[in-house]
Amino acid sequence: MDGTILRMSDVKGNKGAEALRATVVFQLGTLGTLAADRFAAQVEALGLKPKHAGVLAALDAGAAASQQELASRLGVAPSLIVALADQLQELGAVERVRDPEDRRRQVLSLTGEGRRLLACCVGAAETVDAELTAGLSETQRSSLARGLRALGEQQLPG
Amino acid sequence: MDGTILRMSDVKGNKGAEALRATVVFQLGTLGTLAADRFAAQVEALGLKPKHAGVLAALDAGAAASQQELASRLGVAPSLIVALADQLQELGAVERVRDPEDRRRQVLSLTGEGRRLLACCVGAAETVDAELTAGLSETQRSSLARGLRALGEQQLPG
DNA sequence: TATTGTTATACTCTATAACTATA
DNA sequence: TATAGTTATAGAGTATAACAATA
Repeated sequence: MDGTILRMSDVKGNKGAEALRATVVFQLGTLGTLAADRFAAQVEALGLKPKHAGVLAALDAGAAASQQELASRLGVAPSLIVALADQLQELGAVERVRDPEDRRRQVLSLTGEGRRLLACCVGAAETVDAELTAGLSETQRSSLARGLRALGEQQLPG
Repeated sequence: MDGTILRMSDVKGNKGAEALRATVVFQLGTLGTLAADRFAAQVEALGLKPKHAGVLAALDAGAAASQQELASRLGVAPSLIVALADQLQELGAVERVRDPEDRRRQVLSLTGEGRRLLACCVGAAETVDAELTAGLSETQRSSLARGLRALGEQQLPG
């Protein structure tokens, strides 16, 4: 966790506390941390952190031109891509190939094992989804899915 | 950011990438980080981090019994409450009073300034809400709000 | 001896800056 | 000289462990 807002047990509060809890940003922040933590726990057994899953998915999506490009696309420092790629390579999930046209560049590509691990990550995410939404009605589940999808299309790059 | 899944530009992907992006846990994780970052930026001018807002709200809600109780209620280490309370005290937002019935306990209480700061945090959250959802239709906005509220009632303590 | 708050320390995550090699 | 990748270093954030005061 990081800049995350603290979650709060109720204690049926005063006005300020209730008003804060009622905001979308509070709910997104707290539930987002909860969800990310559960996903992290699911993929830990694979030797992966959530960001590894992000790299695998980005490569699968064809964002593979170079490590620099991957870094800027994912919004992280190039040095972090190096570390993540090192670890994924050690797991046999990606290969690094020097671009013969510009030997400074390392081109990352998914291996079969990498695709297998990505599929496991998708399975893990779907498992967490099922757990998270188990107590919701079908109507609530679809409200949530539609609301998040709409917001994601607005706010996430792509 | 921390255990957060990486956000991805599209590059109309292969199956794995799309399947991951489609999950509730991925959307919650990425949008939650985005939302928390924006909220943090809003309250920074007040000298606060999101977790300070969490403490203010918890105190406003009456969760004030002791620092230990606050720590367990908020799901963080007691030593973190000490640091957050130190900083809030320095801002004049909370007072520490020894409980006369058990002099080991420090009872935290909101000051007028603390209530004012909490109100500013609520305003900041509402501002971010407005920005985040500005591009959504009224239908989408209410889907999002209802979905998150339902999930929050299920998953957040209280 | 057990518990509250505090302080000291260590660990994780990630960015910035320095360095190497290619261009 | 500029750029891709790498390595070294530093900072933020937070937990764990050691400690002091009180019960």
